[in-house]
Amino acid sequence: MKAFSKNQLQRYPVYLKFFKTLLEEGKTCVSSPYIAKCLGYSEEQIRKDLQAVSKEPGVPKKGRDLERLVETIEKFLGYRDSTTAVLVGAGHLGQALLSYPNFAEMGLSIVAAFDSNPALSGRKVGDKEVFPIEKLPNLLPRLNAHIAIITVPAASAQEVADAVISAGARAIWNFAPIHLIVPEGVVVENVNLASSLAVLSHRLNEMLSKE
Amino acid sequence: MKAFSKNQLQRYPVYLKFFKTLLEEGKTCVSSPYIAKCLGYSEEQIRKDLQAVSKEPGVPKKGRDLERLVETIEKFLGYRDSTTAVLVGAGHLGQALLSYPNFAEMGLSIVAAFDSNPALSGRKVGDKEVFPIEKLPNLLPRLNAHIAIITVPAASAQEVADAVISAGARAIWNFAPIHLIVPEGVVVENVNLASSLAVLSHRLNEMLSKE
DNA sequence: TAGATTGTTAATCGATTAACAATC
DNA sequence: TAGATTGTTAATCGATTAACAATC
Repeated sequence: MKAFSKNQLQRYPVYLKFFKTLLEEGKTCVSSPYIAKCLGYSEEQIRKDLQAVSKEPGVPKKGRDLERLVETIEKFLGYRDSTTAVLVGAGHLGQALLSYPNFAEMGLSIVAAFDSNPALSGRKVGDKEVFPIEKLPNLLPRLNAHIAIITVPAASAQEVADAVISAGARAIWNFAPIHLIVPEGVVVENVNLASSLAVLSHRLNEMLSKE
Repeated sequence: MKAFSKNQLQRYPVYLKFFKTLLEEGKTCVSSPYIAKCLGYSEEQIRKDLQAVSKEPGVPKKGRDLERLVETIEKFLGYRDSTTAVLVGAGHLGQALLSYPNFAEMGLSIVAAFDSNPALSGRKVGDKEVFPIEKLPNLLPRLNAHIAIITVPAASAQEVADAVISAGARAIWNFAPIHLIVPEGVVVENVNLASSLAVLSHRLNEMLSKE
């Protein structure tokens, strides 16, 4: 199987959500021109994306079976086996993620949170207990969590990354706005609101200046 | 000025944060090989990125002046003039964004929130008042907000988008996991956690399967 | 059959990388 | 001067788009 580019991987959850909505509306099949119209991607790209994950060919004049597509993409994305994660930094954003109901259906199960603020220790957020950060080295391996979600301020993010890695984490979902340095064998995915906002406001200014 | 690609735009806030940290450490200059080592980008790319926003050339053997770089990038990103935004959907994520202290230094000022849940109306979150959604058509134009931040569930996101657009919003920062259909003259930037997680878990599985 | 949609193969496009001369 | 770093120009790479024959 060839490698999937980042952009391509990011499209699959969008497809999945869309297909589920169509299923709820009672549809059974979907064609790439229709998907293209609704999602703003090109037909050809959609065909390539779906071909890359599905063995069965589509049917000319009809398209593809929605139920099978949903199943295929969910399997591909790993939604059908649960992965365990811990979260470090139970501030506003951390608490929001702890309370986010949709992770479960994505196969992501956050089992514990850690924070350096003693006032938070012992509290429960979204059903998950918040532990003092000191317990991380001991607890993380026992929870068998491969993924660490980092929602601490930028200044302490690298330190937290080092800690979770030496405790055994293999993947970091980093919400702090800095570049983390990690050894080989650890993957990092950044969610950087400042970057996202930069794109939005540049596009907005571009547009407004053209008027 | 040539167009900036999305990837390129996303790098500037990363540079900026990094340069500010260096300034705090007392450094005055920075070279592209050093940036490359710390941020994981290539030297050539960094030079191109910095050249694209800065008129002054770098100095061989030294690099570029940090203070000037910070000023240049902040101006380029619009951090030095404030833009007004409203937020729709004051759930967990919405409240986290309302309480996020860093938007101010990015020139983004969220002036009001809206929610359909009457229990939230009148409450203040992060100093911002939450209004009933019905007041949006009336209030949004008076606040002169160009940007709408959408943090409602997927099922109502399109409806909210239509509402903010007809009330005058020109840019949507969309945190709902669906593709919004908008007329020309409106820009949308999506923050899709499911997409980000898809990249992370695919890379993780790839790595684990190679061991 | 005709027409819509499929999958494949080739062309285009744009971003990143490499090579190298210029300069403090 | 020597060496590090710069900016520019050309080469590479990969993703997206276009073209088109195959098929239900």
